[in-house]
This record gives sequence, structure tokens and C-alpha cells, in this order.
Amino acid sequence: MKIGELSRATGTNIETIRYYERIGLLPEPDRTAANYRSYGDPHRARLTFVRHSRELGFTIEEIRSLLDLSDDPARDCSEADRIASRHLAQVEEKIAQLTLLRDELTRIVGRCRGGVAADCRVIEALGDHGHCESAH
Amino acid sequence: MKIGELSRATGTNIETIRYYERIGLLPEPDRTAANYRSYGDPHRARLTFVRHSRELGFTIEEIRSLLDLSDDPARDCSEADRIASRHLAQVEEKIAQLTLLRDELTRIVGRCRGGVAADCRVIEALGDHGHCESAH
DNA sequence: TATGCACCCTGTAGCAACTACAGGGTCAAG
DNA sequence: CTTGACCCTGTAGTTGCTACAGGGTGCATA
Ligand SMILES: [Zn+2]
Ligand SMILES: [Zn+2]
Ligand SMILES: [Zn+2]
Ligand SMILES: [Zn+2]
Repeated sequence: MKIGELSRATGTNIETIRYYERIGLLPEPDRTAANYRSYGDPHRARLTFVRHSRELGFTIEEIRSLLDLSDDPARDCSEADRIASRHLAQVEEKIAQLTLLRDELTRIVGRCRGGVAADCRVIEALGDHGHCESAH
Repeated sequence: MKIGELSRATGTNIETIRYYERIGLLPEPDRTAANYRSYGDPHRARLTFVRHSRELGFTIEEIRSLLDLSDDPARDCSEADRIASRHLAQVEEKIAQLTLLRDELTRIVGRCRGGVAADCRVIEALGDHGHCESAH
């Protein structure tokens, strides 16, 4: 399969596929006589793994570790568990942070009664954290 | 006040202050005889506005628009309201997205029972979105 | 007077994870 | 034989900083 086909099969931008190869996340595929990249099913599975992990928010380096692990089927899987748990914790923290932000923004947006910039409570609130109710 | 003092007064990295000047977010300050930047209270207020807005998640371009607005006190403030509301909507969307992610990750992490990588349900789940319960 | 040290300057390069060209080659259909 | 779709490499841009390298300035101390 050529790169365009792999791109369509996995919903991945062609440039992104080449990028993953360049950084060593995907192995270099064979080439045709015309120097075109030629992929097989293992490549497709690996790229699917990468894209799905990215959609779940894992970083490239985390994915690299997870791939190393799955390349070595006899290894203990506890590292995968640790990586996923740590990532979950980060997502939970990010949610907590954004929730604080959302509450603060809701308060700020609600203060505007229209008028000129000089009197705008939104602009005033942005210039002074003292008007905030949380540490955000 | 010199840049180090402004840095301490606002909790902003010195390099960041110079960066904001370079991209035109902060005006070029006067210079001392030794070519050191020299700031006054209006600079401090402006930088405080920028930092607080950044902490609330506004982009540099949004902050640029908000600053333009507050530089022109007679202007109608509805644009500020629009920018803040749109940002709030984005934050809410991000929270919704991360919540889906969190639920999916929780499910995935919960599947690991230990053992070798070949049998790991975490690695299996990462390689196949078919195991997911939401669109995340 | 020398010298150490904290501070300041400019300019450039790096981070994450892509994305977007420019400038060229390949191949099948009409 | 040309048109169009596809492929190649290499480089530069995105966002919002951060980290030097390689220099200059200013004040206190030995
Ligand atoms: Zn207003
Ligand atoms: Zn605040
Ligand atoms: Zn496992
Ligand atoms: Zn999924």
C-alpha cells in the first residue's frame, strides 16, 4: 500500500506519516522502484495504535514507550499501566484546572452590562486578579 | 523600574517580557544611558493585564484585541464581551472533550490485570478504537 | 585599582506535534 | 504527448514561551 492509501485507511495526514517516520515512531518502509514508500498491514496497525493513542492525549514519548513495550510481548505490562494511569491523572488535573477557569470566566462574562470600554467590567476584571474568586 | 524589578512585580519571566515587547504586545519602554529598559506604572498595569488574561487562557491575539479595546476608552465594549464569551465556550468544549477522554481512559486503565505485554488489555485497547465506548 | 558579582543587552535556537509549501520526479489515461 | 493525480526531499511556519551564547554595565569589596 502506498502512503496515500495508508493515509486514507488510518485518517492520518500524509505529512504526519512522514513525520512519524522521521522521528522514528514508524519504521522505514520498503520502497518501490520509483522510490515510493510501500506499507503492509503491520505498518497500518502500528500507525492506528499511534493515532488512537494521540487521540487519547498521550504524548509522542509516551507512545514510544508503549510501542517499545508491545514490540516485546514477553515483557511485564506494568509500565503500560503506569503510563496510562499517570496520563489519566494529568487529564483529571487539567479538567479541574479548566473547571476553575470556566467558573471564573462565567463570572467575568456575566459582569458586562454594555457601554464603553472605559467602564467595561470585563476589561476591568482581566486587569486585576483581585476581582477573581479563585486561584485559577 | 528596570526589567528585573518588573519581572518580580508581576511574576513574569524576563525573557517573556522581552518577548511581549518583540511581538508588539507591550510598547517599547524608554532606555537609560546604559541602554537598560526603564518601565513605569502603565507598563506594569499592561503586563499585569496580559499575564492575567494568559492565566485565564486567552490567546495572544485575543489579548491584543482586548488591549486595543482598552486603549480606546470611548469604544463600545461589546467586542470584549464577544471575545470572552467565545473563549468561555471553547473552555467548556475542552472540558467536555477531556471528560470523554477521562471516562475512556478510566475504562482502559481498569482493564489491566497484570501479566505480559502480549496479553495486556491496555495495549490492546490503545491499538483498536473498537474497544472504546465513546467517540472521544 | 582590581575584581567579583548581579544585572542588563542582542540575537538565535529549541520545545511539541504537527502542517504547509517549494521544487522536483513518476505514472496511467485520454 | 500532455494532463492530472500521486509521490519524493528538505525546509520553514505555527503558539507561547524558554534557554543560551557572547557580550556590556554598575556597584561593593579587598
Ligand atoms: Zn463590557
Ligand atoms: Zn484571576
Ligand atoms: Zn496490562
Ligand atoms: Zn477510542
